[in-house]
Amino acid sequence: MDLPQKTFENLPDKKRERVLAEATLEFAEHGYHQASVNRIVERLGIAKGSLFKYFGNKQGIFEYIFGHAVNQFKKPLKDIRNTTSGKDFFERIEKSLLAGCTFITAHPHIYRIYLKMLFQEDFPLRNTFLSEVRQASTKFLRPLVDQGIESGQLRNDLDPEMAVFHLDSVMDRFLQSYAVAHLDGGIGLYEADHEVLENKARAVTDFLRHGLGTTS
Amino acid sequence: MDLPQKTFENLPDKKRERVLAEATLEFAEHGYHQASVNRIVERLGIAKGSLFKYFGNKQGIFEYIFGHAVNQFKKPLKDIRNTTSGKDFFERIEKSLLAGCTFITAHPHIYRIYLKMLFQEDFPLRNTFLSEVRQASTKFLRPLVDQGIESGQLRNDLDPEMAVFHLDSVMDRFLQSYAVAHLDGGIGLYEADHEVLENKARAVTDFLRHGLGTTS
Amino acid sequence: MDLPQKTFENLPDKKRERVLAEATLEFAEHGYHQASVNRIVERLGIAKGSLFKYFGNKQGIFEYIFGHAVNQFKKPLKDIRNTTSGKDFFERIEKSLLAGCTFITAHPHIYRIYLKMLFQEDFPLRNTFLSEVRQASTKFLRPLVDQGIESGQLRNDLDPEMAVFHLDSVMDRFLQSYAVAHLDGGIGLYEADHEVLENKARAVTDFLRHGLGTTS
Amino acid sequence: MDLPQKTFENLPDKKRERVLAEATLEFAEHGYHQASVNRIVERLGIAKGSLFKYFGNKQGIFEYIFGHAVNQFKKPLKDIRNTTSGKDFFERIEKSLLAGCTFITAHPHIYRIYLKMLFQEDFPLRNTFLSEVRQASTKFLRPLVDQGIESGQLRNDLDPEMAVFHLDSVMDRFLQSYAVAHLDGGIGLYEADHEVLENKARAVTDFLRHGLGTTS
DNA sequence: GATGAATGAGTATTCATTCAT
DNA sequence: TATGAATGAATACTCATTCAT
Repeated sequence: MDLPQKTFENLPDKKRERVLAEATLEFAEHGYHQASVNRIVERLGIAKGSLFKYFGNKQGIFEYIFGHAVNQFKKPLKDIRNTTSGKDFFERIEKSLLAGCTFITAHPHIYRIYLKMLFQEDFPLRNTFLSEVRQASTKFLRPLVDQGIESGQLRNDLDPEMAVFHLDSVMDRFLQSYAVAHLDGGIGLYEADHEVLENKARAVTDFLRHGLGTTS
Repeated sequence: MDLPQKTFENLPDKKRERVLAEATLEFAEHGYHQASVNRIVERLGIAKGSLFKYFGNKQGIFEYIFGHAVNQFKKPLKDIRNTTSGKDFFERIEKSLLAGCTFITAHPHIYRIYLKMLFQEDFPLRNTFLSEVRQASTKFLRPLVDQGIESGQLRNDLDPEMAVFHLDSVMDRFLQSYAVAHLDGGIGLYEADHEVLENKARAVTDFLRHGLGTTS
Repeated sequence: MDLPQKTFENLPDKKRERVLAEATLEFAEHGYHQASVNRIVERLGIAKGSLFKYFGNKQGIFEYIFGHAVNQFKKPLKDIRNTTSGKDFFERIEKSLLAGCTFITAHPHIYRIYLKMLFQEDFPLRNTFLSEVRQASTKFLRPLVDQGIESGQLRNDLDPEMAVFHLDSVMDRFLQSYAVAHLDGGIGLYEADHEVLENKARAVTDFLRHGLGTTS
Repeated sequence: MDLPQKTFENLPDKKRERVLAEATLEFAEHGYHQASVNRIVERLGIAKGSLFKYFGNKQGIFEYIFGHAVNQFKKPLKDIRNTTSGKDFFERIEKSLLAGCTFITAHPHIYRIYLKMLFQEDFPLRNTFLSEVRQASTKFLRPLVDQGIESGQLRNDLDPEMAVFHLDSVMDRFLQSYAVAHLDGGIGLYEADHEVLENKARAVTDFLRHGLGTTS
């Protein structure tokens, strides 16, 4: 009768979205523990009790936000695998990188929370969520690699597991750089404009294809 | 009259080191904001006032600790550049990876703080410190790449800047994986033993050398 | 326009009783202030607003419940006085004790509330209710004592008021022990089975009759 | 190094006593859950943090207060047993009653807390404390009864256990009445002056000795 | 008549920082 | 120099009550 979500789900769309937006922003800016429920309700101009009615407690707020995010995370990966099947291996990787950039641009705060989560061990759901991400990534990359080897686009002496690790590293790091460069506020270490990074996507893929050395 | 540090520097060596060790551990385990001055003095068995005399305030404690750490960070990089000059490019990269692992094993808490710092924007000194790290990294890699191209070990159509970015990404990510797998407590997502990761060092270098593709 | 109770009285019998039962249980378990309207409506599966429509406010709920209880309290006393008139004084006392036990077994929650009320001064209705209880008790015992003296079953040098006080004390305390031993949950300090306590009823009456000393 | 008590024990006597007095009063007036740490510090005019430094948390405050009280509780009982050994059984009982009244007059708030505790099951330490009280009471009364039977002052057909129960009931209830009549604020149900109750002490003892009946 | 979302003053507890001793 | 008691604004969370639907 009183599932915490129910009350929240029944809210007028506009308000519901404002609440989600403010809460997401708070966690994106401050991480979990340093995020303040007080601040959220202050900015929203609603009563403290309301937020707790909606989500039960602080962790509930976070889990609601992040639970939604996870799903949005997985969908693009599937789409890419489906829409690009049969195409060139490295083209698929490049598409994935750009899809990642698109996701980050669409959900910058979610990605910022994800980044904070990476090395802050006391985030709620951290372990379950991060392993989910790793799994999703592996599940996406492994078939690509296998097919790449089969189709002769990748060297057949590759250890597929290592290749997946390498690809994952490079791609993940690429997206981090993209985010750091493009997200407003706070993270900005690199300075870069959009074009430069998209060139990098191509360059990175190119490196993956050809390696750096001449001996190849 | 007195710089805050002065009092601290005059402490008996043993005590000074204990203070640094406990404080470092606290920041490594909890990050900056979640670290508790109370806990530090409790574990040390000294008065709270003393710590504030030594360092002024919480941020002072952190800055002192991390100021020291930065220097320890830079030295190994220089050593590698000097001791391996003239050698094969990819050997130097591999050596660097292993040197990084050595550093992490020797200073796990420092590295853990560094990881936490990466995406938590409100860390004190974050910007200055991280750009210093980036610069150091670039300063180390750029000449390597240039020499590599010059000596014909790297393709001469490489964009050196992109190559540096790629190398940095892969190497950084490799060290993160190493740390995550080997640091006690909390971070462990991957499960891996030592040997496996050293094999990966070679594999990663190998990928960098040969790329993944067959067309090369 | 409507007395708050009106709405409630019009409820279907079954629902009305469920509401009363749940509310009584809540107050029995937690006392007045610690009782939670939230918990009551949760268990009932009705809207919070409804309960407030029925009773006005928290105090209203309590007063309604307890108003009912008082009547149930008084009836058994009258019955005993009527059905045992003319009998032996101490038999009447023993009967009263057992009647008390019967009431407690039939209305354990009401008695639990009464016990909590005894020394918690901020219970609503406390003063009026407790003096009512005292009065009822006195009104019941005083004639018994007077008749007992008259009929020669009690010593004629007794101060009747003191005797009433003594009887009331012993009987009240006996019932407390009974309740504490038999009510489920929480109160249990003494451990006792049913038989033992009924033996005690006889023993207590005996002590009241003969006293403990030998000189008598 | 930081036992909660330490800080508090070092306080100037006057302040320490004020803190204890205010806190005790708060618990006496409101019981445990309804007692407010906010109110205590407000009345004391000290910072909220200070109280928590002293006692750790709310329960710590309560346990400190009540831990002290228990000891004060036990001493008078011992004294009576020692100073009246060999005297007439019923004199000893009467002395105990008056000693109880003295304790209550000296520590009215403690006794008030004890009364609240009796039927409020969620008091911290309730079980341990109440069984301690029961034990102390039994340990005190049982030898008295045994000696009373031996010395021929009590009937030798008494079940000693029942006799202890009866004595305990009557005495406990007598003290409750005394407290209720004499404690300022709140509890007052009976109206009575001091003399009347001391007469009652004698009357109660008399009843215990001779009983109420003529047949004896 | 019934609902249940909104409220906001209330709760206990923490913690970096100050300063008199 | 070292101490550690005092501070008070901050934290997450609760709950009786109201009122528009």
